[in-house]
Parts: sequence; C-alpha cells; structure tokens
Amino acid sequence: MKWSNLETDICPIARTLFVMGDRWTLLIIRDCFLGLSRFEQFQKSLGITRHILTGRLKRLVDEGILVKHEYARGRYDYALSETGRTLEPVLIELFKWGKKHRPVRRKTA
Amino acid sequence: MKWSNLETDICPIARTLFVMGDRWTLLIIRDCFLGLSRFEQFQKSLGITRHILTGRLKRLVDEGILVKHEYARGRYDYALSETGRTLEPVLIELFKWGKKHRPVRRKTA
DNA sequence: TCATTTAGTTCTATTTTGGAACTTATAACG
DNA sequence: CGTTATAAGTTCCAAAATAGAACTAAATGA
Repeated sequence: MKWSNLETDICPIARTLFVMGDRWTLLIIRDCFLGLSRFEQFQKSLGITRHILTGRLKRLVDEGILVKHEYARGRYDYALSETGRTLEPVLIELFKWGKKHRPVRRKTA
Repeated sequence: MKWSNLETDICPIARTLFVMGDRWTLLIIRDCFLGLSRFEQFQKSLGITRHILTGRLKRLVDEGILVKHEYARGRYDYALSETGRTLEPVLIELFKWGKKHRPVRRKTA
C-alpha cells in the first residue's frame, strides 16, 4: 500500500497521519508552538536537511496548518494557522507520554 | 541530523516521536487498540510490506509498547502492554483532529 | 501424503532522506 | 558605490528506508 492512500481512509487517525505522520513534520509544528517561525530557525533547531524542510513547510502551508507571511522584502516566515493551533492537544499528549514513559537518558558513549 | 539522535533529545515530544514518529508505527498501534493482534491481520489491514511490518513489531516489542505472545505452537501474536495502553489519549487526539479538520473525501478519479 | 495456514525472510526496484555546496535577492558596511 | 553578510531556498549525489513480490519454515488438518 502507498502512504498517499491514507488521505481518503475512513479512519480519522489515518487521515491525520497522512499529513503529519512522517519524520520531522510534527517536530516542525512543535517548533512553531515554541515560537520559531523562520526557515533558518527550523533548520538549526532540528538539524533537518534544507530541501526536506522546504518540502515540509510547503506541505504544511498547502494543508492549511501553517501560513506563510512576508515579514520583509522577499523574506518569508511561517506561523500556525487557526487550524494549526488546534493541534495543541495532540502535542500535549505526545509530551505527556514522552515525559512519563521515555525519561531523559544520558547519551551512552 | 539523524533521526536516531532524537532518542536522547531534551524534548519529550521528540523522544516520543523517536519511537513512533515514522510511517506505519502509530497505525499499527491503532490496530492494536481495535483488537488486531496477528501479523497477517496487521498486514491485511494496513497493506504494509511484510518485512517493514516485521521491523515495526520488533521495535514496538523492544520499546515495551507491545508484548509478543505464543498463542499456538510456533505462532505468535501481539498485544498492547500496560505502557502501550497509555497511548490511548494520543490516539484520541489524533482521531479528534482528523475528524474535525480532515473530513472524509471521496477518492477523486 | 499433500495442501493450507501463518509468521517471517530474501531480493530487487523505487522513493525518501542526509549532507554539502550553490543560487538569488535584499540588507548592512565602509 | 563595491564588498560582505543574511536568509530562503535549489541542486546534486550518496545513503537509508519503503514497496512489491516471491520464497521459507514449521505446524495443522484432510
């Protein structure tokens, strides 16, 4: 099966994951909640490859989760849309689960 | 940056996504909540490639989210562990978001 | 004995991601 | 002005992950 078939799946969880169930997307959204907004900020924060970041941001805008805004001549930044902000409970549950069940570990040498 | 570095990230969301932030893993967990337990069931339900499924199940067991159980001679099935069941709120929020913001669409021809 | 069921492997092709250098446009410096 | 710095992407190649289909192995049942 192809991932893209999830878009029209009967299960709402599948449809949600079609949009953000890949590597990085949810972390970009997290960074938006933390106040990051610019390409360079996301890139430094996540260490994500630049052209992958480009693709993710484009998709999040297409899906109506982020809005792109020209903050200076030819410079664009990104912010959560109203729809995007409704993802807060999802992130909160991911946070709570991680905090409780994946305690911080020292990097083993 | 590599995905595997998320394991020791300071952010609990990142640590959670290290385990289930890839394609398929959260859908396998969803299927477990729906009562599926066998390899063939997951495979048919998701249409996922068999050896990818093998890897995901192995990892979920290693991470303590699923438990593997011999239900017949040489036949194993999988069930949510106690830790795995604590993922319910995460799935509920993904469900609610999808239901509200990704309404069902007819497959466009 | 022989077909069936089921969990899991193996193999190749395609897609996705990682890493690093390069481009374009504007702003800032002197 | 001419140069340097910033910032948002692009482009290119290598490495890793995923898709698809065929194959194994072990137990079951007719």
